[in-house]
Amino acid sequence: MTEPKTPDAAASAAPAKKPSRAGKSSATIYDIAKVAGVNPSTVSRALSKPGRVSAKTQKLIEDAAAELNYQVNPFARALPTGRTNTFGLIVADITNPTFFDIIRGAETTATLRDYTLVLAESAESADTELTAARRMMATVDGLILASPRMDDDNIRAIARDKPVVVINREVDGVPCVVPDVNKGISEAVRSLAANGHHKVAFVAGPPRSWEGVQAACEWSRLEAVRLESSKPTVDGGRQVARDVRASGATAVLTYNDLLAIGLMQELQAAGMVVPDQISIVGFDDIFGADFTTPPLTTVRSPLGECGSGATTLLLDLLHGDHLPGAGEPAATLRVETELVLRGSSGRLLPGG
Amino acid sequence: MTEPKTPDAAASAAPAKKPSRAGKSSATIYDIAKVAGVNPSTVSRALSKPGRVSAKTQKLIEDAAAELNYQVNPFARALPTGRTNTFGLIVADITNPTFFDIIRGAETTATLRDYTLVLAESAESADTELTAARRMMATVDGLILASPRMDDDNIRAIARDKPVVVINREVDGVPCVVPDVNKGISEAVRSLAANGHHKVAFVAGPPRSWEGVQAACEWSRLEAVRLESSKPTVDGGRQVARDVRASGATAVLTYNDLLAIGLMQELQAAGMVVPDQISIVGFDDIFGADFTTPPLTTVRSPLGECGSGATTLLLDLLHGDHLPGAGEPAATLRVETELVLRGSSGRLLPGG
DNA sequence: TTGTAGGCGTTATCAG
DNA sequence: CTGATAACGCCTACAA
Repeated sequence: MTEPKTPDAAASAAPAKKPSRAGKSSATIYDIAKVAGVNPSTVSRALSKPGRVSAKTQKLIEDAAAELNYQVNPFARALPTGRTNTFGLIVADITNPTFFDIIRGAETTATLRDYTLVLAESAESADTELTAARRMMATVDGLILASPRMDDDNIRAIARDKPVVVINREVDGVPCVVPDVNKGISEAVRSLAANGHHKVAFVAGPPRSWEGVQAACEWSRLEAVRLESSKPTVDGGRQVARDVRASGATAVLTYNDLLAIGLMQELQAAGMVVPDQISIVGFDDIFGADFTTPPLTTVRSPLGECGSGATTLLLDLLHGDHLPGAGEPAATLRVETELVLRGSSGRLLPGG
Repeated sequence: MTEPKTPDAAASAAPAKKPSRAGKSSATIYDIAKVAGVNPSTVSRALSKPGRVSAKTQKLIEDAAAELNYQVNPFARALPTGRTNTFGLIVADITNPTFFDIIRGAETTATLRDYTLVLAESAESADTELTAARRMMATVDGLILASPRMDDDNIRAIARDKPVVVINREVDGVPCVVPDVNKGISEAVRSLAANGHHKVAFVAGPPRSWEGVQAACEWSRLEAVRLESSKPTVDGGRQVARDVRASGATAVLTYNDLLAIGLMQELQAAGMVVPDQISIVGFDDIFGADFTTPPLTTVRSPLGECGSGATTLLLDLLHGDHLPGAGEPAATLRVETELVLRGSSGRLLPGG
């Protein structure tokens, strides 16, 4: 839509510089050395290790740097050191809201620690993912893989070259950040039991904590049945609606919120009333989970924490010069989940 | 997907390689020059310019490169050329679904053209945005600003140093990609008029095409009133519900889908029936716009196209396909919008 | 504490 | 067409 035109439109003028030359871009340590009357190497020291230079010289240099509006050239720095101050984040699907918070958490934490985030998407393909990972290897100090699709061996192979942190999956020998589903699931199951349900269905996407559901149901004396969905998407949820009805369950737990939403839509379209006739509980608490009517009850998974946690882990690995690979067991960080009770679950009505 | 001759096979024979500090060091053009029996500079030529070397030598070099699993070092390359093959994308809010598709469109197009995307978020703050932009300037060949918050002058200043493309806002002198709202809006208004509405409210966020709405309403003989929302969010939508009711309008157009969703929630909570008593039309068709009940009618804005279009524009600028001459007005690319008719708009019921 | 010199991997400029 | 050789901007022993 039309933005208000600024009055000084005519003043705009100068077009972007031709990319052919690096040009007069920014000052170098040589320029600032000249201004400060010292040697370039001294400037280098002053600007990286704030201890190896006299206070007087330090100030001199810092002033000159400020004067010239100096900024390090990350590429020049990367060449001798190999450190790029950059890390890569590869997600399976950028438009899947599950990853939004992960991305944000990672980006925020990275920026805070003066790192740059480069993002790539695997489009749910293991091949694409591997390609992206290989591409990145050259330019990043470390890699975060969110819900990776490639197999464990490939991940470990990559982790042998550069520090890697995996989100949302456990890979032996590689540090991982995974939500601990048990707390949230048992809360969900308890809530359902308290509302008079006797049989719950669990719609699984890729394998996930069926055991947890079973255990929780057993504890609460509920019958549990397991259903499969082809895809962890809204569409997948719609498709599984038949199976859900056939199962005779009065409550459903799904692998993720997208499934739950699709399922709810389909069930409602078929005339069922949620939660009077059937309760639905999702997983993740993605953005938009409360757009539905009724809003979705879901097991919240702190995705943002996963993102920032993974980044912190990675940065610590980098900073601690902790070489990956042999020996030590890779730490896996567990973040807690919890039930978010909204309208899509509740007491079964007598007629149901 | 079997990798042809992985270096691991050979490497596993002698795994005792000294772990150089930067991790695994890949082959350089010197290595491949040695293998191919030519000069490093010839290798460089062969690998960048396809024409400047004899076919025989070319093949020799390419074979050696494949053998050694060579990959250019982007940092070494960036030093003499200034080209980083990277561009930055700054968005106002990563968790705002408006940007998801933009990000994906940009990422996809960039990867296709062998560019790397680095992402930053401004958290809706002009200052943060400016900081992020400055940071990026050092490392990218160009910048995409999606719904920037900083003022035009700052944007133009940045655009003076590196190619910049702006999405979702028009800045004089800078190439922009903006949705052309008129088609979608007039479709929406016509649809409302056809359904018997007489008075529509427009909830504006940041200034956006009130004129378009006015014109379309005039055309369809509808009364139009303009309302303001403090924030373009779900919450903002809730807060504006009062004003909407007070306005006496029977249909509402909102600046974006988030507003529409919040508004609908609040209206429904107050007992109003959508669309029987009031029609709601959003803008953008974000992910999740169809999660609501009824699903949201909205003016679809091809966000993905905006992202890829902006990227293409930027890449073309970079490649000098079209260097903006001093006098030339910066091109602004308009992408069409269209009405997506869903359940939240429709005929007013007699009792309404 | 500070200066000197060499190198990181590529590209670009000259000669040959 | 190809081979030397000098940048590119910064870091880091090694001296002074």
